Amino acid sequence: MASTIKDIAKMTGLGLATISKYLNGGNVRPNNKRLIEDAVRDLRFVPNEFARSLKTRLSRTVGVVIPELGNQFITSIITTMEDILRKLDYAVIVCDCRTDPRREKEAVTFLMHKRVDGLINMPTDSTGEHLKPALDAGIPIVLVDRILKSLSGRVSAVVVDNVEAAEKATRFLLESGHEEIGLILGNEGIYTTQKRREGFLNACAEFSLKPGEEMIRFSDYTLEGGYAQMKALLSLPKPLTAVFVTNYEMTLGAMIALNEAALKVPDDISVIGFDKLDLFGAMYPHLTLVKQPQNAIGECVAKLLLGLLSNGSALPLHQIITLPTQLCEGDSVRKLKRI
Amino acid sequence: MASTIKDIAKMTGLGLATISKYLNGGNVRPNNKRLIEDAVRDLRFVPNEFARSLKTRLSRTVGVVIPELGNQFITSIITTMEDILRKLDYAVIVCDCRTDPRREKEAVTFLMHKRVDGLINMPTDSTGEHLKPALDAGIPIVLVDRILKSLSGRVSAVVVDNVEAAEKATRFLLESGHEEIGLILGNEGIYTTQKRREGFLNACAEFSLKPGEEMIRFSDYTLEGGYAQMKALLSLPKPLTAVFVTNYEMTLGAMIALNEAALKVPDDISVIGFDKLDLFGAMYPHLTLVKQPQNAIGECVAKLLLGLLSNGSALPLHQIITLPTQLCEGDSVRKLKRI
DNA sequence: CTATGAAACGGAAACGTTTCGTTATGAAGA
DNA sequence: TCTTCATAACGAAACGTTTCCGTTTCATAG
Repeated sequence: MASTIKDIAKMTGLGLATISKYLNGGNVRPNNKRLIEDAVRDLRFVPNEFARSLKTRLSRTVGVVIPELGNQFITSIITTMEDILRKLDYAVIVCDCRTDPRREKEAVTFLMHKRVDGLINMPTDSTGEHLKPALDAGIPIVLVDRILKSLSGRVSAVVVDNVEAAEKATRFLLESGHEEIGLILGNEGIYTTQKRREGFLNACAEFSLKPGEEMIRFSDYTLEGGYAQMKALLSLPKPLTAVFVTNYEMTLGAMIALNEAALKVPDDISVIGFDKLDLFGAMYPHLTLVKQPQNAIGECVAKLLLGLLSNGSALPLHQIITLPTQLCEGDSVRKLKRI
Repeated sequence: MASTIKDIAKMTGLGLATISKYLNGGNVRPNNKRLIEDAVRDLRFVPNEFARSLKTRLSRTVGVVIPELGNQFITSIITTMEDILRKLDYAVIVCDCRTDPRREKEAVTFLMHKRVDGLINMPTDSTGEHLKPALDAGIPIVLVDRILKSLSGRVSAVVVDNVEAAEKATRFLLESGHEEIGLILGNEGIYTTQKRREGFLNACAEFSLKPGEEMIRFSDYTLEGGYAQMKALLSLPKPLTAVFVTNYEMTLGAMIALNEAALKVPDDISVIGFDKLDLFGAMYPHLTLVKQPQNAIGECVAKLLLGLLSNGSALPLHQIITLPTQLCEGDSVRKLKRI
């Protein structure tokens, strides 16, 4: 049977309160400090987190709800967060909701039952309904990558400047003389999808271009989706000269579709992809890419949540942090005209 | 303030024990059942897991220690496991140890402090030292993908038949007439690496071939590693006619290196890769692949652990489950001779 | 030496369950 | 109507912490 604080009390002759106090960083007389430390070592004492949580109402656990674990962007963020949180003794419970709002809601309920201290969510349900119960319960929430208008001011968030990212990429294509540009987006309702579409359209408008609806394809941020939409784009009557794909997995899928169609990049078609510079940057031809600061995002999310968790009962100061992206030039975009 | 079982007692006039019993699936009189259900609904009662855990000494939480979250094979297994476990109300705490034995040991300690009911581990430390404390504490352990000899009989495990997988792949190359075959393996000490090497050598021996040490490259199961080792193989004085790469990420890396070297598959060099049929299978040329049953592995691990968790204090019947792999033929292997 | 006050100490009451051992209930059989 | 007996209900004692708040300790000043 594991030893308890009572065993330490018995062994040292001290009171429970004193020992508890010391274990939580309080001051005790040097002599007692030594006594306690010895006893802890001899008895291999490990505090019972259950009892501690029961009293403090804190689990030192945070829940993470994501649409999909098998996604490079997401796992890289989780890895960074988990690292920071675990160092501060927070456990991370990951719930993959498979991009299904019903499952997402279930995940939030589940995590509330597990009494997580905080919640990190890359939301699937863009209404934000799923988070209401957590909000009502006063659980601090940090959104990642996507903002929910309906929760404005009540949650923190870390996103990238999607509009600007898409503008930069599209502008780069336009300035290179491309006018028939395909766009492969993620799921229609989702924040990043909308923002990236917006940026794309902004840039087009700057060049007095109004791309047809058939050039703008919604997909689902998966390899298969990118593959299918690239195929669809290739079967349009009017051939494209360029395509902009808006996440890593879809970029892979699109590249596969281009390979299958025996189209050469950039000779037959120009491509701008997304994320994972190490992979695409190494490919031949080096892809021109929009790069998101994945580590910074993870770090930011973790710090933000830790801030909310530690500020106790004070009014939570929710903030939205927008990080910049970078357009990394490769040689997958053909210059149709001198700039 | 959240309501407790006491509030329900007050509202229904029943005793604590009766309510607790009912909530845990016990029988109560139909009339009382109705009373309790009504009260639970009205008071929005949610059992306090802290108190429950304190009494039962069970957290309904399992820990998962892995070498690397950003790895397709691993995340696909975790997704499957998490799904099954969460349905049964088990939370999954994921710890990424970055293929670092020190961090791995820390992760096990951390999870023990969090008092997980069980442990799932894809071990980095091949001595198994890191799991000893958990073993001593009587925490059920299931290993994934890798077996630790030193823990034989004390833990369960789910692996694939790595020797056979490598034999099949290598034999396929040999039967196609290849004799200069490169092999790209993972980290040297690791179980799968050793087994896949063994299978490779077995097949070579069948054909009375003794590949030089320089043809067998150890790496680290990452894209960068596969890329670097493919480069190294290409710079050997004697050119290869084929290469066998033994995981997904390294296969990607190797393909990039081949692209960069402007080598055509299978004309200039034949390739057999690993995993992720959807991606490589769709690529042109379709890669010939060793496919591991990732879903089955995840399912098996979850079921095995659940079995250990539910058999209570009975002697744990540890088993090692070996699942078969499949060689999926594409057109990345050139026939140098008629079979 | 005593008075003083800050710092350390410790007893006891929570926190919200589960469970043990006992008692109450009520339907069936005598 | 009275036993009998299986079943359900119950009171109280845990589980191992933290914390409130009254008490003790002890260094320093007087």
